[in-house]
Amino acid sequence: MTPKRPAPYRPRTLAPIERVTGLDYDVLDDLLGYALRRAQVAMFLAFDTATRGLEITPPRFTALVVVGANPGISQSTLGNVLGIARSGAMTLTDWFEARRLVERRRRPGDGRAWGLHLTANGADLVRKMKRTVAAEDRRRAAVLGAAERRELLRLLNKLAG
Amino acid sequence: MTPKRPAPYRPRTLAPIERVTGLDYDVLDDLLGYALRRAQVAMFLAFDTATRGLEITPPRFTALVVVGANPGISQSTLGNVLGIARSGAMTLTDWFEARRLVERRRRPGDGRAWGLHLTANGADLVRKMKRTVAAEDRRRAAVLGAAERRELLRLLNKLAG
DNA sequence: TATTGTTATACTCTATAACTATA
DNA sequence: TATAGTTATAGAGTATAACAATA
Repeated sequence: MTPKRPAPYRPRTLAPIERVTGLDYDVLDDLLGYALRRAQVAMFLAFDTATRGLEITPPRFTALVVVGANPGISQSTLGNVLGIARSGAMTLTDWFEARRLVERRRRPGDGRAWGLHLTANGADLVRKMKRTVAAEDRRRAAVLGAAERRELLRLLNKLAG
Repeated sequence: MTPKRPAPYRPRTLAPIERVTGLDYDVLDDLLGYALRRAQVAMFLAFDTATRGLEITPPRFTALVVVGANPGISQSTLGNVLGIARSGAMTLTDWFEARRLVERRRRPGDGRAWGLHLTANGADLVRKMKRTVAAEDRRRAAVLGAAERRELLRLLNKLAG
């Protein structure tokens, strides 16, 4: 009832999923869905290491890479790539624009859609992040041999369709 | 400015991550992290199919299975298994208790911790869900052969540590 | 009529922090 | 002092809905 002090919030700490010894995981150990989740969390930690200090989350990274590789892409298409609603792509684009990473340019043919483009700053950031994220992704997956890594990628893509 | 009507919210629709044809995915195609994310979303759709009509999310499913297989487990341990904070395990347990799926029982030795147990209802639900979720998990992964599925599980577990 | 972007709003999930009771 | 549970609060992320401009 007495007023509490505001809680400072540090959001980007997805805790690793601990494997509790002695616990029975039952059917979970047979589910691809569960194994995927655990592996994804583990690899998120790699991403987090690579982007430490930046405010770049996985969806933001994906968005920047895709805009960089596909200049002029519309917000709606970007939303489809990320699997989020138009309004979310909008919020995301606002966030990039406020930080001068992406800019909206009117499209000649279509007065409705914007074309998204990296700024010079944005291109620079993407170039650096692509290197560090890829390197960290490989480092985290170093428990796998090169052939295993390739095979895992193949199987995941086959599964994702 | 004019007041808007409240938006009814149907949360559990993680959209599939569309593979936009003709788009350049650049470095994303070489990242395990990205491939894992796409595969995980695909498999979440299997989970969603299996639990349609129930209000059971993946963390809730995991929690119920683990409580079922480890009767008397504490809320804190459950939180560790799920990778969430104590307060989250608390909210989760409240949710289960309100629906008579799980009950808290005092532990004889320790006056602080609760022991969690499935109710008869809860045990029934878990029994059914284990079957349907496992079946749907296999159906979704049917693009993979049996050997590929085993290999994928092995690689994922190796990666997750 | 359909699509793009926009604004307003709502809800889930989960974090931090401070507190109480017990060990 | 340390741990389990609890309560209060905050914030990120993303959904739906309604709207305007354009096609």
